[in-house]
Amino acid sequence: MAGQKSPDGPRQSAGAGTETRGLPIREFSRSLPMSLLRAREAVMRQFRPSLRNHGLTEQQWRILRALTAVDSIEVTELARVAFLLGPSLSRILRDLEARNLIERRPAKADLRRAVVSISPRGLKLIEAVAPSSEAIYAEITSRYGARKLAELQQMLGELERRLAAMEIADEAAAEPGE
Amino acid sequence: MAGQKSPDGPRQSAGAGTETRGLPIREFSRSLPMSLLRAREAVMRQFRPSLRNHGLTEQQWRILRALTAVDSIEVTELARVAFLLGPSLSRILRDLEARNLIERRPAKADLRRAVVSISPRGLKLIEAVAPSSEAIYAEITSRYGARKLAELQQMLGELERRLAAMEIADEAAAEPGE
DNA sequence: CGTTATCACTTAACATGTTAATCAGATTTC
DNA sequence: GAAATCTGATTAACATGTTAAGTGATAACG
Repeated sequence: MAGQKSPDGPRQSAGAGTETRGLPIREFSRSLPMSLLRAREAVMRQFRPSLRNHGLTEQQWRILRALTAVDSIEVTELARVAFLLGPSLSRILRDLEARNLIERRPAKADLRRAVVSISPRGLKLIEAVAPSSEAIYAEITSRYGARKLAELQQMLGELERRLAAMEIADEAAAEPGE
Repeated sequence: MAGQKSPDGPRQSAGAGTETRGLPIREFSRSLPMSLLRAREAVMRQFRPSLRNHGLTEQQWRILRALTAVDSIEVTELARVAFLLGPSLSRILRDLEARNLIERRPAKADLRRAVVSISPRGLKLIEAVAPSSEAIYAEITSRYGARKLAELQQMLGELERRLAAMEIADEAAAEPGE
């Protein structure tokens, strides 16, 4: 529903049933957060159907995908790599374990920590999904241009780094004595 | 997700408690969806505390912000502008109405449609949040560079447009007879 | 002009995002 | 070495994302 209907010809009035007040609605819809949100949604919209056909959500896929790169990994590290918050990860790991797609066991040296690894069944699932997933990624790269895509990711990484610096400044201002 | 194969610096170890298997974990964490997700999260992390201080979530803010640009707007149009799915919007409008931040009434010509507008109370809230919000945005712009930011948004918009074209191709292939 | 299809939401159901609280295992402190 | 503290993981509670089903109103059709 929130999607794009028409490839947006320049629309004068904001739409049917909309009475304008004076401020342009464009200014808001062109904000950086909105640009990032829409771009990401446009990308994920390509992958979701394929993942869904295999009974996986985007986040479940992220986790299994991350697990294929390692023999085993601690939960905290996995959260960092898959970019998920602890509570989300906890729930998803519970479900993936119930589906026998992953295995989990406590760490020997520290019983608080849990070590996770992908199961043969999970590996098989990943191998079933990967081809279509990579085909989609290749198509995106082709349509947008490999060079341009690399440049975009460079710029996104740079944005991330600059903003990380901002947060440090915040904390320093908030807690000058720590 | 299906990554690109940048022949990058090989990673020694993926981190504490992580046993590597062979595939670099980097390849996955540098996928386009992850880049977009992390960049957006880095941006929103700056805004959330301020919004939270005023009792607003990111989506509630998006809606109120969009409403300040118009006298009134139909729900479907609002969903498009604020980039929210129908069900999410329904819930949020119900809550915002209960808090007297918006007003809603049926459209005269078509009783299915609902017309939404911001209330004086909502307007007051927006005016209270806007300064800090704009200050943050200005700081981001300054840190990243106004020119570079504009370029980034240009590239994001281009990506969006290219992917929209992809979806049309999908639909044509799936339903050739409709 | 009644039947059917379509439309604009709204609800429902499940998965995740987000923050706070909890809880058991490890560290530190005295 | 027991109490206080800290830490990794989970649970709780609420808000949103996502898809499917439901509801009432309108439009299309015969």
